[in-house]
Amino acid sequence: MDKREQILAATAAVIAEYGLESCPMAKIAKAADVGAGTIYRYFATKEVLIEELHAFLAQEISQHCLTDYGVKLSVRQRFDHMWGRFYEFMRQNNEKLRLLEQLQASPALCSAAREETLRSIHSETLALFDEAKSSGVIKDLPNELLATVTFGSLFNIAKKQQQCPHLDLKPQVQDLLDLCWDAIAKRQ
Amino acid sequence: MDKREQILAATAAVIAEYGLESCPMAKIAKAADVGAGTIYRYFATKEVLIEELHAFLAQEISQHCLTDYGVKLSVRQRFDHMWGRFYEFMRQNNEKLRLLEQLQASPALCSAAREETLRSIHSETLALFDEAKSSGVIKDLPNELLATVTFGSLFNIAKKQQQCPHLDLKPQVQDLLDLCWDAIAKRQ
DNA sequence: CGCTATAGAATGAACGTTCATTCCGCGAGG
DNA sequence: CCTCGCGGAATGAACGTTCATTCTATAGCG
Repeated sequence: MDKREQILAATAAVIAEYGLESCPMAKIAKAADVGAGTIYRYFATKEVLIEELHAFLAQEISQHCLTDYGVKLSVRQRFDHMWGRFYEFMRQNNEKLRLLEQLQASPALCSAAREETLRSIHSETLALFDEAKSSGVIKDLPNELLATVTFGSLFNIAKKQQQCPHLDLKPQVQDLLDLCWDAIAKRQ
Repeated sequence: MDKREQILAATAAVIAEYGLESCPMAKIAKAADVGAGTIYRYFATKEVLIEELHAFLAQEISQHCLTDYGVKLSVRQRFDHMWGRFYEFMRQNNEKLRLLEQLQASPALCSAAREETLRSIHSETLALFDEAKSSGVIKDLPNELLATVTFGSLFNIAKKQQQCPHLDLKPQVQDLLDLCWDAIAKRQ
């Protein structure tokens, strides 16, 4: 069994449950079923461990969102594909949702790293918006802004659903994608 | 001078700068220009201190957003008023933006407390959405969902602007409010 | 045997909290 | 007007705990 991944998985679990504020190495070691010292054979410091976990998670999410992503689809179809996959992923992986929230909020992770977070999905989105703008279907506002709205909306909804299950919000995914699209689309 | 508020302000500053992960009482005491023991004359434990800070911040934001909020205005005008004030507040108070982010993300704060966070602005928004729905101008989706999209969009944009000042995003506030409104409004 | 990988005890720094002490403002007594 | 004595507020050194990291003894393998 790959100890390295075992440790990364345990770190993810502990951070998701207790937050970055209280994820001692001892707890991580126990969760990984590994000696405390062993962690240091794979990661130089706790900081490095967390940075690598961040990179790992970002890679996983990006890859998932871009699976079966075809340029042959229409702009709107590609938008729905990528962001629908993003939302569904967050809904089905509560642990990773909480983990991403923790990592995004941490001032420890340098902002450079955070911008890299979802780089491939991010750059794909920017390209998509450029294309959409050239055919005049979305608003003429900075791409970064439109992307932030899309990401922020879907991420926050997934978070809300997880934090307040009693509210029993069970929207159709398509309704959510329509929300986001309507936000950025030009009104005729 | 009110020591209690002095301590709360110092706590806010330290958390905003270093995050919840590293805000030792010693650092807070130094920032408040107060002995470490003094803090315990006003707050039983660190946990209580942070909870009270949370309540204080929530109160401040809610109050700011609802200033001059008049029921005489149209639905759209009230929407713009409340959420415009919210966005401007976040833009002008970077420290409080970061503080809110930290507090929102903390698993330490019980979810009950977090739901109470912006209760008055929240309940006002829900009422507004009910009114808007009855005249058929916004989508027939759960109010909580529409509120989450609005909050999430504006909060994330303000965060992004603060984190990435080099992107030089300087949108008109009205454009952002239009984004949010278009998301939740029914398309004719 | 050596060599690597491992577990977990050992270590010292840093933490939240406590407590004996100091400080300060003020009313009483001279 | 000064001085003393008092009580609550404030202090920061000290305490026990917990943390990240290092060290050491050992097990497995060629």
